[in-house]
Amino acid sequence: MTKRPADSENASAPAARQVPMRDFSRSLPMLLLRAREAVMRQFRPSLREHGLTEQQWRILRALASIEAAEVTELARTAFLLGPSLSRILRDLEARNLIERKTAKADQRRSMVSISRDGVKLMASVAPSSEAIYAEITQRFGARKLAELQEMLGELERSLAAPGAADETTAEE
Amino acid sequence: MTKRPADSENASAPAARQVPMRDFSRSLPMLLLRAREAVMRQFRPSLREHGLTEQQWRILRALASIEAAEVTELARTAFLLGPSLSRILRDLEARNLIERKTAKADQRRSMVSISRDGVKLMASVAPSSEAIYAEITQRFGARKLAELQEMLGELERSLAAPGAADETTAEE
DNA sequence: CGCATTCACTTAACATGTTAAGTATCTCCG
DNA sequence: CGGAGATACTTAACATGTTAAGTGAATGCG
Repeated sequence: MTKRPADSENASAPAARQVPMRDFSRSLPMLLLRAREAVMRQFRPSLREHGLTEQQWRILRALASIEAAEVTELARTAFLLGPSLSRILRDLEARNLIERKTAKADQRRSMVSISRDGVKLMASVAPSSEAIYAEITQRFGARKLAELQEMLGELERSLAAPGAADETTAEE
Repeated sequence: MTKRPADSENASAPAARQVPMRDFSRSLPMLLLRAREAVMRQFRPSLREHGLTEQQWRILRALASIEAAEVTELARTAFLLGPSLSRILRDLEARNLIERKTAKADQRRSMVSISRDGVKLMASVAPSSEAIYAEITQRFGARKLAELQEMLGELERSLAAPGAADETTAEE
């Protein structure tokens, strides 16, 4: 699994490369990507059994926690772009997992809510989902996990909006 | 930016929901996603100016650090799936940023390497890229960044392969 | 040797990410 | 009130993510 054949060829590779650029596999974006993938890899099989993708699950979870929402608000909550959300909502509606109705006061807005079927589906996924989360917590350590979550939040906040300085000393 | 109109409608929403599921926006996958997006948002404009996507940049960086590589090895290094890599390599080759040649010893394998043009392009992007990284380091704090990187690596390792226990105390 | 299996990719097909353009509705100001 | 501009989506178009299937080249074993 770790060894590859044809390694005899490598003996003839040029030497070169003094500065390996500090191993780009340790760069922050790569570490975040890999960490997230490692986490999601735990969840995907269970979601898949229930016919849900990661994004669909995010939407249902978001809806379950906020009752009804406008599409724009839902996009913000589930961290999806409008076009992605638009497509996924179309599919979820066709599967009767959500419901939409145009807002009375503003014909442009549509209110989205989870349907009875959607609630049932969530109920059937939640147990295994929570078990997996618990397993992750146990493997990595609850204390460390909390720390990590805190740092991730801080990182996001420290990189938000302002173009230059940090927000605690923002002059606005 | 924070207030929404039409809130008067919400008064008629059913009460319900005792357990808000601990705000799913604070779940680990979501935090990782948001953090990564916050980071990449810093880099994308610069990459875009040079006509590169995030993935293309990953591939060039990977190639720059390992001279030549088989496609499979490159996929592992740049953390891309085979099909994505296949397509992107096709495009990068058409733009003369990389070169490929079939391995002498094994006709199935193809060796990919960065071209002279590719090296030049990297050289033109690297400065602003490093400046952005430095800016991030400064905003978040070098110390905290190092800690975060360490934790992300640990998280990934702790979730690797084994189906149940953690590897330090694994009973195999 | 011969042929089933494995291997290293590539293609295909479909979902999502991402930017730009389109559509209907609403707001506001003259 | 009426039309310019802003809003809330939706569509379109293209790149990537993701799984499955296809293709051609090595391997292994009888």
